[in-house]
Amino acid sequence: MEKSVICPRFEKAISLLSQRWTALVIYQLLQGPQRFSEIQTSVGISGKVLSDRLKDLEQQGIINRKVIPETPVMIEYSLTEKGASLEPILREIEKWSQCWILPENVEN
Amino acid sequence: MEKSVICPRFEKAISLLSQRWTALVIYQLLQGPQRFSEIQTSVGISGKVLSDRLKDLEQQGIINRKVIPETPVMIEYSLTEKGASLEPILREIEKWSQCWILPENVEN
DNA sequence: AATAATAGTTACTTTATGTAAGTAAGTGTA
DNA sequence: TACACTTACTTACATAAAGTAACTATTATT
Repeated sequence: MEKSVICPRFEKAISLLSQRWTALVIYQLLQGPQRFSEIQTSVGISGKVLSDRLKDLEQQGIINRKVIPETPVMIEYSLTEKGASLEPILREIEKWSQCWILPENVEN
Repeated sequence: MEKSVICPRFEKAISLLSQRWTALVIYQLLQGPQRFSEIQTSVGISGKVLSDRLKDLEQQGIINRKVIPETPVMIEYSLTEKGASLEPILREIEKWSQCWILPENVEN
């Protein structure tokens, strides 16, 4: 299986957003710049995978990585313009989830 | 890593949409009811994974499965109301991809 | 020197996905 | 009757991605 008929730009966007954790990380950063450990605990992701995702997202121009040379060193991640432009998508997902996901169907 | 602080309904919606292939399958069905093999070739997904996804989506009330007892038997998949209500999300992704994904960055 | 804190990385296990071949049911063909 | 054909899957096996827990580097404090 390989060649699809769907627009490759759309497919690219989908493959970005359907990487596990990616949308949640971006959603979290919509609240403002955050450090590694903050994202990790608020999203509930392992350090290893978060590290991978942040590298990917930085490389794709969706987030910025800023080193704050205090002690201990802190790294602040924030959305770029491209990253912030994903907000409408995430808001639509938020809206949809409020309408269509019943609380009793949410597994914990 | 486990407990996140993000709304569980939103998380559920994200976990649905970030299953690999799921969004593309739904996007494809926005064009109207389609058979297994049509989805398979238009999305470019293996039969095995498509089969898994369709079962999941049916169970979550997002698609309908209709057996057409011709010969050979055909199965028609279509979106339910819940499934169709995902359209605004996919249209936002489509819009975003047109603005922010450069054609030269689309790998083939 | 030992301890602490942040942001990772590494080694290893488990889960998800890909690939290719195989199955079931119904029809048509030799 | 036997065999091939079509659709919609399933199965067995291989590879890739994610989870877990322990470990590292850096700088500072006790």
